[in-house]
Amino acid sequence: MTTLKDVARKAKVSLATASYVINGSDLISQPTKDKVLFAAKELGYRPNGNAKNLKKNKNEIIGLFLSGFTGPFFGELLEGIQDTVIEKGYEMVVCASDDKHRLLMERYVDGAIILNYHIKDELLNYLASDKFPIVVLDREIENPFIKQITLPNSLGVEHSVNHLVELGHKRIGFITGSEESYDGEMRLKGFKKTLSQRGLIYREIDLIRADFTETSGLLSMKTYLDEHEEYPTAFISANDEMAMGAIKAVQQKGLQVPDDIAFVGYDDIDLSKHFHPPLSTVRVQKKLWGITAAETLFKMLDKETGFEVEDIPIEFIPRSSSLKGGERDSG
Amino acid sequence: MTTLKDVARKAKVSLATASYVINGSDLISQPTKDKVLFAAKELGYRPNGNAKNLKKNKNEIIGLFLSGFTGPFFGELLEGIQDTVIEKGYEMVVCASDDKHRLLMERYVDGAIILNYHIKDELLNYLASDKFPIVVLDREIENPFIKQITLPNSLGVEHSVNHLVELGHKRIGFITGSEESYDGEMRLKGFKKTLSQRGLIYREIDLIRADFTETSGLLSMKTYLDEHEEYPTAFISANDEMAMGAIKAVQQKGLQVPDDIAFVGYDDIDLSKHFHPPLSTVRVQKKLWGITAAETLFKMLDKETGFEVEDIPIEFIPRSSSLKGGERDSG
DNA sequence: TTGTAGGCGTTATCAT
DNA sequence: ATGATAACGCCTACAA
Repeated sequence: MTTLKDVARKAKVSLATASYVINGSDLISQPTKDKVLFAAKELGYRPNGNAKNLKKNKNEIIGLFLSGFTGPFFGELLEGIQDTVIEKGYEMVVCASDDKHRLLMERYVDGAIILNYHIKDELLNYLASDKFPIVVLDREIENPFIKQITLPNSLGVEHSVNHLVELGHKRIGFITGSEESYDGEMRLKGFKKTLSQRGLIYREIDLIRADFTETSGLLSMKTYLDEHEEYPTAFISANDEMAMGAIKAVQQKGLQVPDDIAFVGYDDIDLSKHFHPPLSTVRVQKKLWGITAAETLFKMLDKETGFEVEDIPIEFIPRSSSLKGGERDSG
Repeated sequence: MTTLKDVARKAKVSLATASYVINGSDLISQPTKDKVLFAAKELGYRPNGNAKNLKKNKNEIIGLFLSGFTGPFFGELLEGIQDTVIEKGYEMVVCASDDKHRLLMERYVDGAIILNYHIKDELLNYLASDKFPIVVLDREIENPFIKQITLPNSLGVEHSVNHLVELGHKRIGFITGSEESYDGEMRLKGFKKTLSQRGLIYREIDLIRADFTETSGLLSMKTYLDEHEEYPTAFISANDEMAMGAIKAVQQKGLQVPDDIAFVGYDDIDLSKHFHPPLSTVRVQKKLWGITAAETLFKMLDKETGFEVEDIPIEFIPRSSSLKGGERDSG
């Protein structure tokens, strides 16, 4: 592989001069620059990032560590992070780290954003430092070098429950995914809490565990309907996809939404407003979540201190999947 | 930051010994090993990947370069690549490289898989070499160090067209996304080709450009229906999401699918069989696509030569969105 | 304006 | 079984 030394030799200049040229120093005369650039192109020179970074002691890369690529893949979140990272002149890499977490261990990145339940708190506490800040999106953890940017999940579900209670619902079910999802569990927690606040009881029997996909929502709800005699008059789902699947199952059974069973989702994905019926849901600004996470990480990298992290705003969006005709007209 | 030298000093051994211990050499006595490991833990030692890789002249990381994180994000594809990469003891990073392509330029990865129309053929030709193999998923390119693993797009659409023609359709429309998508354009090309093979004419007016999302399919079809008096009796869509959106638009207009307009999608995403009506489509094994891409890259890294790359299999799946009652019964 | 040389943290060869 | 030491490719004072 061509090194800078080869380029220098070919251009008949010293290594230092070649380095200056490659790095765009303007202490070098134009003829010399041309010679070096020409030689570099001729030889197909590519700088060695490892050597550069070893010297500079930083990579200008931040890493996003996910648990996998299937399932709910947060496109907007990634966009938010990516935009911020690029703006700062950094690069972002996303990895589904296996159990060795090599990329995390061996300082390939200057900071990390974690959304991966496989990575243990213990490891994060070990890694995080002054020089290696971490932002977590999927847990709470006490460490001066780790900041958490979590969604106001409980609050969102509180809105949903209140909405349904005000419409007169007394028995409300909940659809969620695996227990490994922090957001899912927090939403469930908010559900239980608000139910009790409103004087309703939480029934384990009306909790459906799917896996956050539309298909799983459909299948789980189908099973639920087949195996139960009586149903709640409303369901809240931990995300929109499962709500849509569940609604399809209900409709296929010949029941009406929202008249027989009302539904409220979570996230307000693009499709929710076009769904039939349009889905009531909680809008989450995932892109802002990503931006906030990345900006927080950069503040930590810049050794800023004492800053406040703003909550990610949410908004309850009532639509037809929970509002009957009369209710829609009146509010 | 703690270095191996610090560890060695603390353990009162030489740098070399510390290195041996960290790398699990068994030439070292157990007591010495213990001393070093203890010191390393005490100091929170983390190896410096840059230094290691500089020395070893390889990173054992392969990179997947995408054009962005929104839009159709090929979860299965990523899974396929990831599985293969992990099996080989490598890591995978995925990046949406900006215009500087630093990660690609500066040898942060030992090989690359490209699905990013922003990256020019010229750059790939410049980068690819004996030591830096590249697999492209989104173009055709002539270079001994670049292999292409593309989908049999044209063939898939050929099945779809034949299916519709055999059902008696004479005017068939096509829904696709941006021209920047290689797969989309190839599917369109296959559409035009097969139409003419079957003696039908291709009409520009029946080509709908959306952006591969369900929402865009819905909106574009709505516009199409509003702006035209007469419609094709069938549409083929370059992916399932747009087909579903378009079907919703058609249904909202009070028309029947497939009786008034039949639809065929592409990809056979999970949801297609649960859609109402279930969507006729072309099944693509995207995970196998990822596996094939990654395996091909590793063969190139291993300097294997003369191997054949198998085509990714596809299969036409007829469902109700293109089959009327009688047709379903009889076949 | 250009060259010399030391060092970034490792690994690995060669001694001991 | 362990230690010295020379690379790996690059950057950057400091010299010239």
